Amino acid sequence: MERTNEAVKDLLQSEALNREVIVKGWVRTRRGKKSVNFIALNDGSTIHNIQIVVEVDQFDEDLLKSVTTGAAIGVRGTLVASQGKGQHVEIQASEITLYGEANPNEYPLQKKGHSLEFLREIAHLRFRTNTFGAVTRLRHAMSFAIHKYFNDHRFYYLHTPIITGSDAEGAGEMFRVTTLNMENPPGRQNGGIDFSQDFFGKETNLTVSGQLEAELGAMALSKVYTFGPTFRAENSNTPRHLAEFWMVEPEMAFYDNDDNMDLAEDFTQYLVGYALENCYDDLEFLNNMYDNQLLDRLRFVVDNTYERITYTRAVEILEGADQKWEFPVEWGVDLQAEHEKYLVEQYFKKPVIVVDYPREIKAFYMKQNEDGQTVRAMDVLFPKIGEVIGGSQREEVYSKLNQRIEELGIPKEQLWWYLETRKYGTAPHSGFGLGFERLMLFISGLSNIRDVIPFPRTPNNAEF
RNA sequence: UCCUCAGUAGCUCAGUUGGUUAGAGCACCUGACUGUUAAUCAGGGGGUCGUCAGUUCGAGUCUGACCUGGGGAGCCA
Repeated sequence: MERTNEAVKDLLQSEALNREVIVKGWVRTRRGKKSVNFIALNDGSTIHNIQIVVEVDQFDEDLLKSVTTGAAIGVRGTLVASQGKGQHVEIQASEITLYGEANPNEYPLQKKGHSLEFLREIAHLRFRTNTFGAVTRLRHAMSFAIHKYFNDHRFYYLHTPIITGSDAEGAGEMFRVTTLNMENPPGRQNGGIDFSQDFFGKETNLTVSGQLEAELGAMALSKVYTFGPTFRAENSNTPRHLAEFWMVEPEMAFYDNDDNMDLAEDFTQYLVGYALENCYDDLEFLNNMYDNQLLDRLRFVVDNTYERITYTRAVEILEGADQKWEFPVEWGVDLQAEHEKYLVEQYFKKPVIVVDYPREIKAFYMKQNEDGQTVRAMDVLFPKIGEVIGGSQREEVYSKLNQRIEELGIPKEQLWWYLETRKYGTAPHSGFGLGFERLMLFISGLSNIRDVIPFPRTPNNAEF
């Protein structure tokens, strides 16, 4: 069969009827009657299937027997207005090509629903489900929208390294990158491993953040962003953590933390709005199947401004709350999941941005406030998923940054290049990191991060 | 890593106080039906009850360890 097939999505919207078409895809169901069969065919272009009508006596019996759930077929036929209810158009088949059968005694997917846990075990096939098709299309749309937003706002996409020689950010345990023989690595005289003999002549790891490098780009191109894989070797077993995830990190020269928050709010509202405008069918499916508040929640985020409060005010609210905390609240401690949930879901009932955290619980590079106690950090907290963005204004004054590095005992020799940006043409600047899969959790309404990335990498799991 | 819950047919699940041959729906096979919508109806095949050890006359059921998965927590995005 020639390669002139049309996408199911286009065929379903087509107004040119009574013409010959070719469609190719995977069978979802075949319903039988003695004289006529109905095949629901899906090619991934939309969550909807197209119905193929088959007059049984015009086709080989063995061929139709092989058209089972999961089989790949091509169909030539006439696109017509449907005689039945439930769809506008359908295809009267004149020719069916079987590309690949799917033995129904072995094929694990059925037309009935499967649990998300089971689908994780067959991640190589779960793309063929409605849920994962919807998530995959949404993930694509969000990736595209991220690039579009930044491009439209004169940001430049900066490719920061995957392999890094510095462990400076302290954002978590890192994965070692090495070509040394692990069974017999070269030793140093005073013990330990001699990494000078390793591929890069030094210890290297997978990146935990592209921020430090992004700052270098921002100090010339004004506005840049990264969007790439990020790795954390933490032994985190939760529905919100991955060992390999994708992070978006914009970095803007001449932005203070208020500008930073404005951007974070506008950016996330744009993404949610983009999903509502361009992926409504998929969102509607997820809303109906998994989370009937999803569409309302997405619309609410687009239509309402985020609440902005200081850390100090947040602590006051939590201390005054008529609620028992597992982790007691006092000024100076980091906010726990239960505290963030309370602020977002019960107190304000909308996304919340918390700013000006105590310096002791935040990273070394954050801009120090005049009070000597807080830094210009900002975390964006979303309902259901908690922290979706963490960011800050950066310390651009060399002496203050240098002092903070020394106070914390961070190996300065690894950061000489970062410090030089504060020596030559330093400028106020800000940025943030958005966990892409956390955003996907919010957009999709799903609750486990392993269901919004095609091939999740978690402790003890690198299958597929 | 800690706490907690679970693991029974290919999938989703039921299984009483420990007691004869472990059940249902879907899927699969056979048949019925002139357009179905997760089609329907009738019949049929399908099980090492997560693994190992223990208690008992007797274990899917009770105990322990381990494995796997879910939820919560920590770390964080």
